[in-house]
Amino acid sequence: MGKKLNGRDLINLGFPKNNSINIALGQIHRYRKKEKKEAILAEAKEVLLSPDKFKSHGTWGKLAEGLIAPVVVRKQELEQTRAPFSIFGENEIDAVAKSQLFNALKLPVATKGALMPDAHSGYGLPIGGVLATDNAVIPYGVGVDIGCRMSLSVFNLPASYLKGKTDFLKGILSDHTKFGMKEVHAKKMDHEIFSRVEFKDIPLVKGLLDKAYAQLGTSGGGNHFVEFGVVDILEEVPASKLPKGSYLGVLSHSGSRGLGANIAKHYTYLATKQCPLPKNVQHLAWLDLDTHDGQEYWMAMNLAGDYAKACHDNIHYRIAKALGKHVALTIENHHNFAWKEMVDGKECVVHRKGATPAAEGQLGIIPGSMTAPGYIVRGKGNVDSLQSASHGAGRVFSRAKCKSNFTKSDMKKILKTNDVHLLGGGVDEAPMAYKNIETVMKLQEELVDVLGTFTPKIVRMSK
DNA sequence: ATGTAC
Repeated sequence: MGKKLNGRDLINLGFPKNNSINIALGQIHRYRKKEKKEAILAEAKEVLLSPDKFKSHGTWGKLAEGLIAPVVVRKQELEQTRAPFSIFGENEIDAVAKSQLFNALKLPVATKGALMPDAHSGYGLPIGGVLATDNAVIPYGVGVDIGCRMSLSVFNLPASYLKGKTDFLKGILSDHTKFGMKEVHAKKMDHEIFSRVEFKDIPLVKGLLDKAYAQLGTSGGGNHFVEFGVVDILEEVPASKLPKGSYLGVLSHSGSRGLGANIAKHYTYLATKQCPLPKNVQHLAWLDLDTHDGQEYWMAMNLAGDYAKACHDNIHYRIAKALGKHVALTIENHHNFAWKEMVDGKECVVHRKGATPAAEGQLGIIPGSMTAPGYIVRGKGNVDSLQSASHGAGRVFSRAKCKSNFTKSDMKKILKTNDVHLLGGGVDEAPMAYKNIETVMKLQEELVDVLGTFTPKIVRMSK
């Protein structure tokens, strides 16, 4: 219960006075609250003696780096000119989303950018925005829900199965999917991801292990869903044995839950501390990939992405088991993530915040809405879009506007017209909230080929 | 998006 550790304590030990001390204190007070001050100070002494050993340490990494070589925090200014960019479906995109991209293109680390036809304004980088940077990663360029993704399982069962077994399938969704802030599976399942070294090596991530374990195979809230529907395979899908035709499928949309949200929050905090930017672009603060924090974010982000996949795999495993069928074909992709990719002959960090990777031949799934089909797509590797496509139809009405514009009975009516059963869900996710997906697909014909569609029939969302 | 706002 001693006095709270402060900067003076660290300076007295012999640490140089600079911003690294504040960053270390931030880490200690956030994530190591329960530990004794004496124990932390003892560890701090070891850092002073052998900083090399702590170079990639969650609490001390930044201070250790400062001891080995001075770390300079400098105020970053925007460039006068923009990095090159392309906008797909310009007439469908609001002015705010465009100006957000334009600001991002003026970052000194920006090399190239693009807007997808479903783009709309976001926090930092717009949703539907793609940004390439030089050796820097922008936590808000990935977004809060790291590894938010789609996963489609196709079963070798005729689409007519949906009509005959509606109640059975509704029951499967009720029993085997978990939504909202509180629901978790009663029967926990282990997964190899929980033995990943990131859970040992990164203090923040270590503290999130229990939550991640509890939330495996859950979907969360907002626009996340799990739905049964009709898969129409229109063109031969590479590496698939399923002939063209109509099948039963399950499509899921969700991300990395509390694990990713906390990782995003933490590294955004570090980025804004170390990379002060003009106020209007504060959220675009980046981490240099050569620094301790940059490398650590990269590892944590990849873990969150793999965890998001593990959650989808778990959801589909549970559903397939309840259905008593093997999955015949899987199509999946992240749409909130960053990758190291070649851009115009140079390796860059490509951030896709609400954008589907669409390298040549790459398969992906772009959802429509509850009452409009999603599309199974194959990327064309268009370099102007940074090999990307939209991640959906894109919103036209905000959640708040939906609540004032639409009623429950509006929603019931449109669901009934389209023969869609909805479990949970609210007017803020009404089909009318979204752009016409067919228009959006037309605007990205240069980006992807369509191999098939997925039409939702039984949808479950958070209440 | 997230046990919803350092």
